[in-house]
Amino acid sequence: MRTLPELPEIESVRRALAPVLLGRAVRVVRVGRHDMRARGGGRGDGRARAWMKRDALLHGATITSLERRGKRLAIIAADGRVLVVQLGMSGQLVCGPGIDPTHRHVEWAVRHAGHPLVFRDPRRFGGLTPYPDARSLYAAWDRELGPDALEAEATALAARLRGLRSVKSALLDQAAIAGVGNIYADEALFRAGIDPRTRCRRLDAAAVLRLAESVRSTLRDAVAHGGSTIRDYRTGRNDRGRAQLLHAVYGRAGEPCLACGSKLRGTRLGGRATVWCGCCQPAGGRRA
DNA sequence: CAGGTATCCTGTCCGC
DNA sequence: TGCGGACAGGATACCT
Repeated sequence: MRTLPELPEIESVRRALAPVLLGRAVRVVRVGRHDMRARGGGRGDGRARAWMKRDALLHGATITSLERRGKRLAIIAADGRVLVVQLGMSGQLVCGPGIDPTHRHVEWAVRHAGHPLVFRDPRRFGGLTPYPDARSLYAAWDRELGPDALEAEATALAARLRGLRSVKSALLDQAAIAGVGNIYADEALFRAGIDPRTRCRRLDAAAVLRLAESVRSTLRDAVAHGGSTIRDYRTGRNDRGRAQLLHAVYGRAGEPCLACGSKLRGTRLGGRATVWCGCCQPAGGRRA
Protein backbone atom coordinates (compact mmCIF):
# COMPACT_ATOMS: atom_id res chain seq x y z
CA MET A 1 0.00 0.00 0.00
CA ARG A 2 1.32 3.37 -0.85
CA THR A 3 -0.06 6.37 0.85
CA LEU A 4 1.98 9.14 2.28
CA PRO A 5 0.29 12.10 3.81
CA GLU A 6 2.87 14.87 3.64
CA LEU A 7 2.46 18.59 4.07
CA PRO A 8 0.20 19.20 1.03
CA GLU A 9 -2.13 16.42 2.09
CA ILE A 10 -2.39 17.71 5.66
CA GLU A 11 -2.90 21.26 4.42
CA SER A 12 -5.68 20.05 2.11
CA VAL A 13 -7.33 18.34 5.06
CA ARG A 14 -7.03 21.50 7.12
CA ARG A 15 -8.59 23.66 4.43
CA ALA A 16 -11.40 21.23 3.79
CA LEU A 17 -12.27 20.79 7.45
CA ALA A 18 -12.06 24.45 8.48
CA PRO A 19 -15.51 25.48 7.19
CA VAL A 20 -17.06 22.34 8.68
CA LEU A 21 -15.48 22.50 12.13
CA LEU A 22 -14.73 26.09 13.06
CA GLY A 23 -17.18 27.44 15.59
CA ARG A 24 -18.80 24.03 15.99
CA ALA A 25 -19.12 21.96 19.13
CA VAL A 26 -17.89 18.37 19.01
CA ARG A 27 -18.80 15.37 21.09
CA VAL A 28 -16.88 12.10 21.24
CA VAL A 29 -19.32 9.40 20.24
CA ARG A 30 -17.03 6.44 19.83
CA VAL A 31 -13.48 5.39 20.64
CA GLY A 32 -12.67 2.28 18.68
CA ARG A 33 -9.21 1.61 19.99
CA HIS A 34 -7.49 2.57 23.17
CA ASP A 35 -4.03 1.55 22.09
CA MET A 36 -3.15 4.16 19.52
CA ARG A 37 0.33 5.57 19.74
CA ALA A 38 0.66 8.76 21.69
CA ARG A 39 2.88 9.99 18.89
CA GLY A 40 3.40 8.69 15.44
CA GLY A 41 6.17 6.24 14.78
CA GLY A 42 8.86 4.85 16.97
CA ARG A 43 8.98 1.54 18.65
CA GLY A 44 8.34 0.73 22.22
CA ASP A 45 7.30 4.28 22.87
CA GLY A 46 4.43 2.99 24.84
CA ARG A 47 0.81 2.90 24.00
CA ALA A 48 -1.14 5.72 25.51
CA ARG A 49 -4.26 4.68 27.28
CA ALA A 50 -4.82 6.99 30.18
CA TRP A 51 -5.06 10.11 28.08
CA MET A 52 -7.45 8.52 25.68
CA LYS A 53 -10.26 10.03 27.63
CA ARG A 54 -13.05 12.10 26.31
CA ASP A 55 -11.62 15.25 27.84
CA ALA A 56 -8.34 14.82 25.98
CA LEU A 57 -10.28 14.09 22.82
CA LEU A 58 -12.01 17.47 23.04
CA HIS A 59 -15.35 16.11 24.17
CA GLY A 60 -17.77 19.00 24.56
CA ALA A 61 -15.37 21.54 23.09
CA THR A 62 -16.05 24.23 20.54
CA ILE A 63 -13.38 24.29 17.86
CA THR A 64 -11.88 27.69 17.22
CA SER A 65 -8.97 26.98 14.91
CA LEU A 66 -7.10 24.40 12.91
CA GLU A 67 -3.37 24.98 12.75
CA ARG A 68 -0.75 23.07 10.85
CA ARG A 69 3.00 22.88 11.15
CA GLY A 70 4.74 20.43 8.90
CA LYS A 71 2.70 17.27 8.87
CA ARG A 72 0.96 17.90 12.17
CA LEU A 73 -2.52 19.31 12.48
CA ALA A 74 -3.67 20.91 15.71
CA ILE A 75 -7.34 21.17 16.59
CA ILE A 76 -7.67 24.04 19.04
CA ALA A 77 -10.72 24.49 21.22
CA ALA A 78 -12.23 27.59 22.77
CA ASP A 79 -11.44 26.40 26.28
CA GLY A 80 -7.75 26.02 25.39
CA ARG A 81 -7.61 22.27 24.88
CA VAL A 82 -5.58 21.09 21.92
CA LEU A 83 -5.55 17.79 20.06
CA VAL A 84 -2.80 17.19 17.53
CA VAL A 85 -3.41 14.74 14.73
CA GLN A 86 -0.58 12.95 12.97
CA LEU A 87 -1.70 10.88 10.03
CA GLY A 88 1.45 8.79 9.79
CA MET A 89 1.31 6.51 6.81
CA SER A 90 -2.34 5.75 6.36
CA GLY A 91 -4.29 8.06 8.61
CA GLN A 92 -7.33 10.07 7.67
CA LEU A 93 -9.25 12.83 9.42
CA VAL A 94 -12.47 13.14 7.52
CA CYS A 95 -15.94 14.62 7.86
CA GLY A 96 -18.08 13.64 4.92
CA PRO A 97 -20.04 10.91 3.19
CA GLY A 98 -18.72 7.55 2.07
CA ILE A 99 -16.01 7.08 4.67
CA ASP A 100 -14.59 3.58 4.88
CA PRO A 101 -16.17 1.98 7.95
CA THR A 102 -13.05 0.03 8.91
CA HIS A 103 -10.27 1.11 11.25
CA ARG A 104 -12.23 3.98 12.71
CA HIS A 105 -10.45 4.80 15.94
CA VAL A 106 -12.27 7.93 17.07
CA GLU A 107 -15.54 9.45 15.97
CA TRP A 108 -16.99 12.79 16.96
CA ALA A 109 -20.45 14.17 16.41
CA VAL A 110 -20.16 17.69 15.01
CA ARG A 111 -23.06 19.98 15.82
CA HIS A 112 -24.93 21.15 12.74
CA ALA A 113 -22.80 19.02 10.44
CA GLY A 114 -24.42 16.24 8.48
CA HIS A 115 -21.67 13.74 9.13
CA PRO A 116 -19.43 12.70 11.99
CA LEU A 117 -15.78 13.64 12.11
CA VAL A 118 -13.74 10.44 11.83
CA PHE A 119 -10.13 9.60 12.60
CA ARG A 120 -9.22 6.35 10.93
CA ASP A 121 -5.82 4.81 10.38
CA PRO A 122 -5.50 1.20 9.18
CA ARG A 123 -1.81 0.87 9.89
CA ARG A 124 -1.80 2.91 13.06
CA PHE A 125 1.45 4.68 12.33
CA GLY A 126 -0.36 7.89 13.07
CA GLY A 127 -1.63 9.08 16.40
CA LEU A 128 -3.30 11.71 18.50
CA THR A 129 -1.51 13.87 21.03
CA PRO A 130 -3.38 16.09 23.49
CA TYR A 131 -2.00 19.30 24.97
CA PRO A 132 -3.53 21.21 27.85
CA ASP A 133 -3.15 24.57 26.14
CA ALA A 134 -1.78 26.32 23.08
CA ARG A 135 1.35 27.42 24.90
CA SER A 136 2.48 23.85 25.48
CA LEU A 137 1.59 23.01 21.89
CA TYR A 138 3.82 25.70 20.46
CA ALA A 139 6.62 24.81 22.88
CA ALA A 140 6.51 21.22 21.66
CA TRP A 141 6.43 22.26 18.04
CA ASP A 142 9.35 24.64 18.49
CA ARG A 143 11.30 21.88 20.19
CA GLU A 144 10.52 19.09 17.73
CA LEU A 145 9.96 20.78 14.37
CA GLY A 146 11.88 23.06 12.06
CA PRO A 147 10.23 25.88 10.14
CA ASP A 148 7.19 24.93 8.09
CA ALA A 149 8.30 23.95 4.61
CA LEU A 150 5.44 25.82 2.95
CA GLU A 151 5.16 28.96 5.05
CA ALA A 152 8.81 29.69 5.85
CA GLU A 153 10.93 31.95 3.67
CA ALA A 154 13.21 30.08 1.29
CA THR A 155 16.21 31.71 2.95
CA ALA A 156 15.09 30.31 6.31
CA LEU A 157 14.78 26.83 4.82
CA ALA A 158 18.12 27.11 3.04
CA ALA A 159 19.82 27.94 6.35
CA ARG A 160 18.65 24.56 7.70
CA LEU A 161 20.19 22.49 4.91
CA ARG A 162 23.63 22.07 6.45
CA GLY A 163 26.06 19.43 7.52
CA LEU A 164 27.70 16.32 6.16
CA ARG A 165 24.57 14.30 5.65
CA SER A 166 22.89 13.76 2.33
CA VAL A 167 20.60 16.50 1.17
CA LYS A 168 17.68 14.09 0.97
CA SER A 169 18.04 12.96 4.58
CA ALA A 170 18.13 16.62 5.60
CA LEU A 171 14.89 17.27 3.74
CA LEU A 172 13.24 14.34 5.50
CA ASP A 173 14.37 15.54 8.93
CA GLN A 174 11.31 17.19 10.46
CA ALA A 175 13.47 18.97 13.03
CA ALA A 176 15.30 20.69 10.18
CA ILE A 177 12.37 21.41 7.83
CA ALA A 178 8.84 20.41 8.76
CA GLY A 179 6.55 18.83 6.22
CA VAL A 180 8.63 17.13 3.54
CA GLY A 181 8.23 13.36 3.13
CA ASN A 182 9.58 10.86 0.68
CA ILE A 183 7.49 11.89 -2.32
CA TYR A 184 8.07 15.62 -2.23
CA ALA A 185 11.73 15.27 -1.23
CA ASP A 186 12.42 13.48 -4.51
CA GLU A 187 10.19 15.84 -6.48
CA ALA A 188 11.83 18.96 -5.03
CA LEU A 189 15.32 17.59 -5.69
CA PHE A 190 14.35 16.87 -9.28
CA ARG A 191 12.97 20.36 -9.68
CA ALA A 192 16.17 21.82 -8.23
CA GLY A 193 18.41 19.58 -10.34
CA ILE A 194 20.32 18.11 -7.41
CA ASP A 195 21.46 14.52 -6.84
CA PRO A 196 19.72 13.35 -3.64
CA ARG A 197 22.95 11.74 -2.39
CA THR A 198 24.86 15.00 -2.38
CA ARG A 199 26.04 16.05 1.03
CA CYS A 200 24.61 19.39 2.12
CA ARG A 201 28.07 20.84 2.57
CA ARG A 202 28.90 20.24 -1.04
CA LEU A 203 26.10 22.49 -2.26
CA ASP A 204 26.99 26.08 -2.90
CA ALA A 205 24.76 28.88 -1.62
CA ALA A 206 22.97 29.25 -4.94
CA ALA A 207 22.11 25.55 -5.11
CA VAL A 208 20.84 25.49 -1.53
CA LEU A 209 18.62 28.48 -2.16
CA ARG A 210 17.35 26.96 -5.39
CA LEU A 211 16.49 23.79 -3.50
CA ALA A 212 14.65 25.71 -0.77
CA GLU A 213 12.64 27.49 -3.43
CA SER A 214 11.95 24.18 -5.17
CA VAL A 215 10.65 22.72 -1.91
CA ARG A 216 8.24 25.59 -1.51
CA SER A 217 7.05 25.61 -5.11
CA THR A 218 6.66 21.81 -5.20
CA LEU A 219 4.53 21.88 -2.05
CA ARG A 220 2.57 24.92 -3.19
CA ASP A 221 1.70 23.25 -6.50
CA ALA A 222 0.67 20.08 -4.70
CA VAL A 223 -1.57 22.02 -2.34
CA ALA A 224 -3.17 23.71 -5.35
CA HIS A 225 -4.03 20.25 -6.65
CA GLY A 226 -5.53 19.08 -3.38
CA GLY A 227 -2.65 16.80 -2.42
CA SER A 228 -1.57 13.49 -3.93
CA THR A 229 -3.88 10.52 -3.76
CA ILE A 230 -1.67 7.49 -4.16
CA ARG A 231 -4.23 5.22 -2.70
CA ASP A 232 -5.85 5.96 0.62
CA TYR A 233 -5.42 9.65 1.02
CA ARG A 234 -8.53 11.78 0.95
CA THR A 235 -9.04 15.44 1.65
CA GLY A 236 -10.99 16.38 4.74
CA ARG A 237 -14.16 16.07 2.71
CA ASN A 238 -13.27 12.59 1.53
CA ASP A 239 -12.34 13.67 -1.99
CA ARG A 240 -9.30 12.44 -3.87
CA GLY A 241 -6.42 14.79 -4.61
CA ARG A 242 -4.87 15.27 -8.03
CA ALA A 243 -1.26 16.21 -7.25
CA GLN A 244 -0.06 12.70 -8.06
CA LEU A 245 -0.43 13.74 -11.69
CA LEU A 246 2.43 16.18 -11.12
CA HIS A 247 4.94 13.59 -9.96
CA ALA A 248 7.97 13.62 -12.21
CA VAL A 249 10.12 11.03 -10.45
CA TYR A 250 8.34 9.42 -7.49
CA GLY A 251 7.51 5.81 -8.29
CA ARG A 252 9.03 6.11 -11.78
CA ALA A 253 12.41 4.37 -11.38
CA GLY A 254 13.45 2.83 -14.70
CA GLU A 255 11.06 4.99 -16.67
CA PRO A 256 12.21 7.86 -18.90
CA CYS A 257 12.92 11.26 -17.39
CA LEU A 258 10.17 13.66 -18.40
CA ALA A 259 12.77 16.34 -19.08
CA CYS A 260 15.56 14.56 -20.95
CA GLY A 261 14.29 11.04 -21.62
CA SER A 262 17.12 9.18 -19.93
CA LYS A 263 16.28 6.28 -17.66
CA LEU A 264 15.50 7.39 -14.11
CA ARG A 265 17.72 5.84 -11.47
CA GLY A 266 16.45 4.21 -8.32
CA THR A 267 18.10 3.24 -5.04
CA ARG A 268 17.50 3.20 -1.33
CA LEU A 269 18.72 6.09 0.74
CA GLY A 270 18.29 5.87 4.46
CA GLY A 271 15.99 2.93 3.92
CA ARG A 272 13.68 4.89 1.62
CA ALA A 273 13.00 4.43 -2.04
CA THR A 274 14.75 7.20 -3.93
CA VAL A 275 14.41 8.11 -7.60
CA TRP A 276 16.33 10.68 -9.58
CA CYS A 277 17.63 11.51 -13.02
CA GLY A 278 21.38 11.01 -13.31
CA CYS A 279 21.44 13.43 -16.21
CA CYS A 280 19.32 16.32 -14.87
CA GLN A 281 20.45 15.93 -11.26
CA PRO A 282 24.25 15.92 -11.08
CA ALA A 283 26.10 15.61 -7.77
CA GLY A 284 26.43 19.00 -6.19
CA GLY A 285 23.56 20.33 -8.27
CA ARG A 286 23.08 21.58 -11.76
CA ARG A 287 24.70 24.87 -12.56
CA ALA A 288 22.19 27.67 -12.75
C1' DC B 1 28.07 13.07 13.58
C1' DA B 2 26.17 10.31 9.95
C1' DG B 3 24.37 6.16 8.22
C1' DG B 4 22.28 1.74 8.46
C1' DT B 5 18.84 -1.30 10.43
C1' DA B 6 15.03 -2.94 13.26
C1' DT B 7 10.54 -1.84 14.94
C1' DC B 8 5.89 -0.68 14.70
C1' DC B 9 1.49 -1.95 11.30
C1' DT B 10 -1.69 -3.62 7.55
C1' DG B 11 -2.96 -3.95 2.78
C1' DT B 12 -1.21 -5.03 -1.65
C1' DC B 13 1.28 -7.35 -4.95
C1' DC B 14 4.36 -10.84 -6.65
C1' DG B 15 5.99 -15.48 -7.54
C1' DC B 16 5.32 -20.24 -7.10
C1' DT C 1 -6.88 -20.13 -6.69
C1' DG C 2 -4.17 -19.65 -2.66
C1' DC C 3 -0.57 -18.80 0.23
C1' DG C 4 3.81 -16.97 2.00
C1' DG C 5 6.83 -13.37 1.79
C1' DA C 6 8.52 -8.97 0.19
C1' DC C 7 7.34 -4.24 0.05
C1' DA C 8 5.54 0.35 1.16
C1' DG C 9 7.43 4.21 4.64
C1' DG C 10 6.94 8.18 9.04
C1' DA C 11 9.23 8.34 13.18
C1' DT C 12 12.32 6.60 16.52
C1' DA C 13 15.78 3.56 19.21
C1' DC C 14 19.95 1.48 18.85
C1' DC C 15 24.22 0.08 16.87
C1' DT C 16 28.36 0.75 13.98
